[in-house]
Amino acid sequence: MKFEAVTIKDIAKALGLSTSTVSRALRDSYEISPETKKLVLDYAEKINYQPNPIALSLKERKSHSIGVIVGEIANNFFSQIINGIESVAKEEGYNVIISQSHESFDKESSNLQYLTSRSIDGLLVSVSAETLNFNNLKAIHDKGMPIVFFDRIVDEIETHKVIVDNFTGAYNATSHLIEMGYSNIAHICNASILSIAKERLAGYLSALKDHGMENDESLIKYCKHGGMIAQELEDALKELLKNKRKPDAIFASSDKLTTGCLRILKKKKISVPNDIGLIGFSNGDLTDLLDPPLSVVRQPAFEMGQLAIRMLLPLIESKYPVTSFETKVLSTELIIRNSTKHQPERVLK
Amino acid sequence: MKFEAVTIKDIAKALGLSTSTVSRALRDSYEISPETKKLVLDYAEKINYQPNPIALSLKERKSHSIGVIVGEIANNFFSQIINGIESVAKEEGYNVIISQSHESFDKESSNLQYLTSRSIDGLLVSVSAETLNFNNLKAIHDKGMPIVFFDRIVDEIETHKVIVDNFTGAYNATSHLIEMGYSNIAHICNASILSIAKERLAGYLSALKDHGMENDESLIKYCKHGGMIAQELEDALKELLKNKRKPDAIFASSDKLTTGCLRILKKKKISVPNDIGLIGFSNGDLTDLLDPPLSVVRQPAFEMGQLAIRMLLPLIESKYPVTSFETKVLSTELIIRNSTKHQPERVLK
DNA sequence: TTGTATGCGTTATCAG
DNA sequence: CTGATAACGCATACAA
Repeated sequence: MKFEAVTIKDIAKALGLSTSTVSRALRDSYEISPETKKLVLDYAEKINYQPNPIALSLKERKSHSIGVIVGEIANNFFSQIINGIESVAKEEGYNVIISQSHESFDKESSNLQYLTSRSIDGLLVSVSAETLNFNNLKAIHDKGMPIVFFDRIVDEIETHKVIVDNFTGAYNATSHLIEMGYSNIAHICNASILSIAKERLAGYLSALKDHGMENDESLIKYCKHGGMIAQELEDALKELLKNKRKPDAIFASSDKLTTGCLRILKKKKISVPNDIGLIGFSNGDLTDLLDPPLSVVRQPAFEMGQLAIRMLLPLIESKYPVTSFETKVLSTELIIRNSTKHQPERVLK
Repeated sequence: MKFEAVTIKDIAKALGLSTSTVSRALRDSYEISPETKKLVLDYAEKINYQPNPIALSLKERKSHSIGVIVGEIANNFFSQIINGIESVAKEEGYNVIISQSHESFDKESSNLQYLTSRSIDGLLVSVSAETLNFNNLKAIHDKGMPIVFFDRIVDEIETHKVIVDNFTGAYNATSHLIEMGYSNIAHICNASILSIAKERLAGYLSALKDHGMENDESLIKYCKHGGMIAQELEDALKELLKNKRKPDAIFASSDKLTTGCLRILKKKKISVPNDIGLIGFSNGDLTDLLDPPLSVVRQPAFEMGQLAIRMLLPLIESKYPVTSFETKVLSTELIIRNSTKHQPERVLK
């Protein structure tokens, strides 16, 4: 007893009509008499007729599903993005297929391959930290696949993009540390190829400059795996603390890097001054429960997801090639939970 | 310039063959001569032919996708489950469609409706905390849809199930609190209709009994929205603290409830003794960073996801109705990060 | 107003 | 060994 769906044919047979009449009645076509319409509609309702979306897809050459590539769903930033995407997708009758790169270029490529072979109508992408080149994405885009980038965008591909104001977010975060009295502020960031890494670095540098502090290259560390590999981050921190100019605060440039630093500091994996400052980009749901209170830069992830899909749908549905693209920039929010330096009793031990 | 896929027809035309020959060559049929095969394969490779999965689905009456219903992906327990599911799905050529109930019965029902209308081949379900009845699920199951339940199972529906040993997990958690010296241990749990709530309650009660402590109904509070509504949990805690027998420790029975309690205690939303104990079921990724250290019961979520889909696939692929079902039980892990009572300096303030 | 025929991309059946 | 044809479920151009 397999799951057997009822088809238009079944209805037609039962009612002594042709399939086309039934089809038209169901689509409320003007050419069908009210009586026939009612007859069909009632019967369809009664036997719980559901159109077969696969047949529809084949006919319309549209799958009504869109692919999403993110780093990891087990990351609040991305899960909130996905929630935003889904909220719109559902309204518009689209189906969302999520795939995770786990910050690996290989996985990203194979997911890309998988998604396109699953005949999706469009793609929402946040590239992985490890992504070396954008040839795959470019090839797919050139073939006519609508793509919208969010968060980690690709400059080389001309399409819609949604980002947050990374520059200002980083600027504010760094300024906050400076205003708290820290003077040797290290910056731990993602792979330098990533758009977000570049922009946040620029914000950090600009804040230093505006506060009359000099930039020290040795205080900047890149994690090209985006903190997915714990050792990488640990090494970066170790190096920082061995540096001749020793940092008294850290600005971490992503969710993963922020919590990674926290974990390493907390577990005393490396010896670190008691009163080191830490601020980071993070959408984690438990950051408000940490001791010492962790100040964070939050991104409007849900809105970003909504915006991304709202920009994608017109690309999918437009009959003509779209030639004009825009980049939406959302504001971040600096959540300050720690505004005084040197509170020994609340400090990371 | 829309995304135009190349079809078998294109290959056939280009090579002067029939579509059936091409199809057979691509499937490496024995009836095709090696030369033709090579010709076709090479050309297909060259123009990057990808079979259209939608056409295949229509033909095979199989979508190669499975639906998953969880509470929220922004919950580490569920995102780890999903990772487990996806790891197997990908290997087996299945596509995963995730939908979130957000612990609402209505959303769960509409998702169920949506998923089945998207012609999925099978369903993995963890029912929402708010679920009142299982009529929808039952109806779908009765129509022949393969379903495997995980975590929050439905006893009334006869199929495969995967759970953790909730009884032992709760028993160990409660015992840990008792051994730390707490004597008035409250239990905050999910809607009493949920399988996990019942089993964890039983473990809690059994631990009390085995340690010669008497059960006090007034120390048990149910949150029927599973902690999704903050007020509900706050009210439960307030009531507990007004209770004549005042709790000195809390055993929270889910991820959401554990972090919910933490948040309320930490934010001093209600006045609470300094040295109140807390332990809970949780797979949160930041629990190891909290102060005071939070002991938790961890569930093997990834394995649970893998197991669930591994049990589902045979149901989907079997040609005959399956009549014998089993329930797999996985062990939880008690992670103790707090083994002494009364540490004023590390206590929730 | 309703019915018939065709095609979406693929494979299976049957002929050749 | 290869080709023509039908079918999966649906929508639609065309015929009646």
